[in-house]
Amino acid sequence: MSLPHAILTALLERPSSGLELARRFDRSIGYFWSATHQQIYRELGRLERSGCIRALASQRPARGRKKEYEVLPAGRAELTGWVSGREDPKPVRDALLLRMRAAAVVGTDGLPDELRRHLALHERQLADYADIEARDFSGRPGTAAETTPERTEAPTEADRLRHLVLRAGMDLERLWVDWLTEALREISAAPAGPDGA
Amino acid sequence: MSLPHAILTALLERPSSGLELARRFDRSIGYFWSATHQQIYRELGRLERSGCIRALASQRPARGRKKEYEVLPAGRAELTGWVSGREDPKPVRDALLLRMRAAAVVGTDGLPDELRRHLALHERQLADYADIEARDFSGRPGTAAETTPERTEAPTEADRLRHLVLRAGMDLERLWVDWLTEALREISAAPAGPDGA
DNA sequence: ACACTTTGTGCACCTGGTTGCACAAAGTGT
DNA sequence: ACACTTTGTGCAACCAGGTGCACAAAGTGT
Repeated sequence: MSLPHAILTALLERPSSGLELARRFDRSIGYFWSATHQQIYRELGRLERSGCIRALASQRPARGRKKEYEVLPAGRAELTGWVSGREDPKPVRDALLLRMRAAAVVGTDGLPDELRRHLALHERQLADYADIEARDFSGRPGTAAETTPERTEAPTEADRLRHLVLRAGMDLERLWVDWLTEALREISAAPAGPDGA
Repeated sequence: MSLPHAILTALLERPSSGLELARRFDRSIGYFWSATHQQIYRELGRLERSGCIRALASQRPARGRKKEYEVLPAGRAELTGWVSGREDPKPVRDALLLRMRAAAVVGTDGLPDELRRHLALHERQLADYADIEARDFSGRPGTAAETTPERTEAPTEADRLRHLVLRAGMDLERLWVDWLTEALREISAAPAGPDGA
């Protein structure tokens, strides 16, 4: 049950219409919670019905008419509660790891190509994040490489938290890049064949 | 569509009944793909109907009667194809990162406790993996700390792949431990308050 | 006036995972 | 003989996310 909270967060940062939200999900928010525009509209409807958000009365509602939403006190309260609440981390569920495990049984034929493909994808994603970091967080240290110590302005608490989240994304991509590299070396060391030795 | 493949893999490693599979999912398989026993039974039914697996004729089927399955050639072929096929990595979707981002907007009240709780959970999981590694892979190097170079036997290819998968799990847990530690330091540096500065 | 594209909203359906519960056989204690 | 627990199988309902498609208004070119 995270999508409504993702939307509330986005709406608190800036009141938006459904399509604007969808675009923001494709960018900054999407790197830790993705959603399609259909999901977003559906959820906006629910949030409005439950009194968490309200449509700004810019134009009277009609099918193809833009509709902007803002968060109501109830919505903010809901979000505040959710942030501090308890919710266990969900167990890992990764298809690639599963495929690797399956390859231990049926052989690694064709796997290396797929691993290389994933490697390229993760390298690309990492590079994109690095760009975002350079743009939005002016290359401050964090986990990243060091740049010239040209701090323009002391970052706000909110900035530091957002940077932290981005860094988690970068760390994850780096993890996969490293792991895939290691996996490719491991596999090429002893080519393949159904089941080991 | 990974659960059927997870089951095929498990069944190839050793023919089992539904409950045995469920138990194995709670242990080794569960660290990258979890499933409840209900899911497993449902999927076993589908796999049998589609000719990928077959029930061993130990007893004639009845409601409370144990039923063991083995993989048929069609099932092995299906799995082999899946291993080498294309399947993009799914975008990250992590509720904790989302909550952190929300905290940047509504404040970090109550968050540190939750972060500490997650930290403990991940440390625990990492320790469990380390135990498994020591038991099943006799503490060979990998990403882990070095032990005495007492290689008992050269590992098979299958062993090395399974170890690789386990190491990915360990790397992930380590990532969260490190990130949570950093996050806690970052937050305690400037206590809280709704929105930054 | 007309077709075409872009921006914007939304429904209907499907799928995979989760929860709750029920049913059946076999073993265990009294 | 009886109740109780353990082992084992399974259905039904639900829920969140994903896909496909439709509809509406406004702008753009000819």
